[in-house]
Amino acid sequence: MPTVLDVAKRAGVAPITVSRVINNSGYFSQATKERVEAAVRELGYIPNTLARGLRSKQTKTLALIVTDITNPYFTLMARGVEDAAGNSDYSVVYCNTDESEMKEEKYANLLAQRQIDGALLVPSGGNVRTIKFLLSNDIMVVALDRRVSGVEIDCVRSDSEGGAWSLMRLLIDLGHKRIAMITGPQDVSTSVDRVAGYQRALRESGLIENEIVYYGEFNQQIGYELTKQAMSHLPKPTAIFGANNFITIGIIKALQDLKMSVPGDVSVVGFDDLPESMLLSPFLTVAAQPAYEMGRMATELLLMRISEKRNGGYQELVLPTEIIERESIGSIGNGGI
Amino acid sequence: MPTVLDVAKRAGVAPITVSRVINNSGYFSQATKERVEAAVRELGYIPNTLARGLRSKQTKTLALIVTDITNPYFTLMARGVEDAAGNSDYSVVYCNTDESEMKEEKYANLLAQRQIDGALLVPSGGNVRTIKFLLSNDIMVVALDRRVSGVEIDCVRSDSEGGAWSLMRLLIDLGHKRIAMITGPQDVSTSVDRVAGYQRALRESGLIENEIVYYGEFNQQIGYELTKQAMSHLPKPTAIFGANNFITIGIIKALQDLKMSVPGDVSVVGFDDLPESMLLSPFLTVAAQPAYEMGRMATELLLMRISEKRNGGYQELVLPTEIIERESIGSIGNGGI
DNA sequence: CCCTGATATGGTAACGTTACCACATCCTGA
DNA sequence: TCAGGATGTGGTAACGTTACCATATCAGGG
Repeated sequence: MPTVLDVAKRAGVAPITVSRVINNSGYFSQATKERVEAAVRELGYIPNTLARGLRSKQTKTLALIVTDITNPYFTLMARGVEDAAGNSDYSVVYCNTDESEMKEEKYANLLAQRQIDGALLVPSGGNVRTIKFLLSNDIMVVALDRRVSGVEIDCVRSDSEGGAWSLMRLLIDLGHKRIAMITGPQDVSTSVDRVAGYQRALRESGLIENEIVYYGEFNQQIGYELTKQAMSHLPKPTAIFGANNFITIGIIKALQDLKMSVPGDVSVVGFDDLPESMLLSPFLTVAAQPAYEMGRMATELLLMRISEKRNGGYQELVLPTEIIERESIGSIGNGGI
Repeated sequence: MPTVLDVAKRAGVAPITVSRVINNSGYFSQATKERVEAAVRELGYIPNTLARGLRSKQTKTLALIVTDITNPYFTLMARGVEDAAGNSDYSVVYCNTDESEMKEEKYANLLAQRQIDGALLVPSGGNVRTIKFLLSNDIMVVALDRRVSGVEIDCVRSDSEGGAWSLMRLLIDLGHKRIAMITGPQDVSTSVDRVAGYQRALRESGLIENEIVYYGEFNQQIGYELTKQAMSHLPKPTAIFGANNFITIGIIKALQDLKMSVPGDVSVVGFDDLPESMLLSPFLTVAAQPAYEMGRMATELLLMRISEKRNGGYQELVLPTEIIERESIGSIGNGGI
């Protein structure tokens, strides 16, 4: 492997001059530039990022820490992150926490060892330790998808409260009065905010005494189990609201197993849309979050922080959700129970 | 940030001894070990991977280069890679080539700069340049999902030929005689192998003169367009075979738009299953590839190569596909055209 | 004609770690 | 008793790059 030294010899200049040409920093003449570039080409020289990072304290690496990249919502977000990072010659390391704070901390440690420049974090639970740890190791952090309290950092998320409220308005306008909500953990902001939107809509319509909220996890199995539970109490709800894509699919599967038709017997709404490319026949009424855009914007925010080395003046970007009405909801009376 | 030197001073030993304890290499007494570990804890020392890599020529980093992480097949594969890599304290950098050889080469360059130890590559097209480049930069490479010719490397893929043949057997046994196939580019091995399986089944049943193959891209739009094209010729095919998940969804959408029922008017089979967690009602008959397992095995193979620094003795692991029969196929005569 | 600042280039050291070699001690077996 | 291996520790240098400071030339203004 050739090094700057080899290039320097070949071009008849000092190593530092090679460095200047490669990084386009400082002064050098057009003639030297050409000679250096020729030498680089001829030797097939490739700069060593490790040495560069060791000396200059910049690794041009970001981390994306999500709960599960397998969720299409996060996959799309990841694509947004990677595209934005790639535009600035940054690489992205991906980490899956599976909502475990232990894994989150393990990864944070690994990333600190790698001297990454910044992290995009979907915080699992109310854990602020990881964020503080990263910050104390000079790693800039932007919270993604979820709010955090107890630390000052930038945050990019979507309007969970508003999206939930809009979905509820649809159901209430169709005459639904008993609407169950199945959501994730109580210590995750998206879960809390969506419940808040649910409650506001109920309150505004004088239905707050009908509140039925089940807290669980953001996965299909919990959606399935809690739906069966919700449907075992009388009077049965006439509509169910799933707080994310996986929960909502669990709801649908449970209703199928219970031989209840959607929307004939029960209407269903949910958060998160599935990519058009994966669906045979789009069916669910959802509040879709702009996942790609969120990833892209968060990355740009992070890169700006890194390049400006600035603390303070933290921003919170809240993107609107898009309500997509499809066949999974119907007016009450079509077979309410 | 404390360094080995700080730890060494505090523990009253030489830096090299600290290194030995941390890496559990060479000899050291139990007493020194304890003193060093205490110092590490007290100072919150975190080893610097850059310096380590610079000196030891090992970065404990792998790259996963796929065409598009947004495809659930690759997402699941990525999860397998990350889990296997994490077990050995390796990090994974993800890259999306979008089937572009230019992007592939750009990433290869970036990865060489980063001195990564190995790469898992889904080669786009028949491009061997990237692989040779990586190898020449001491980066071990394992081909994933697709065969390559022209270079000797390990390869982990699934049995495309066999899976395609099995799907065809299902259709032929149901009486189908005019079966169209819509597949990806001609220079991608999965595309070629699936066509080979398709052809073998036709040949074995004396139907080879009915061969109808459309080459395109592995995406939904192409699946959609080519289906319309296939259906505009008489006699119309009674069944269509999509060579990957996106193509197959495009097929279904086109048939919906043509007001043709599946499987009433046309039977449909495809490659790749969609994760159960994303589907409301599984419907397609498919050859499912063990994506997670492929990612896991390929990573373990790669890690073994890296640790043994061995060249030669290359392996090709071909995992079987699983045929999952669902409602998208029916016997001919139920409404054939 | 000299001073000043822009332009152009180089020397030296340092980033934090580990490879390599050297040395000292202790134990084992001949 | 001593050779020779196992055990334990340290010194020095090197990995490849860039930060920092120094030096040199040249144009233009006073």
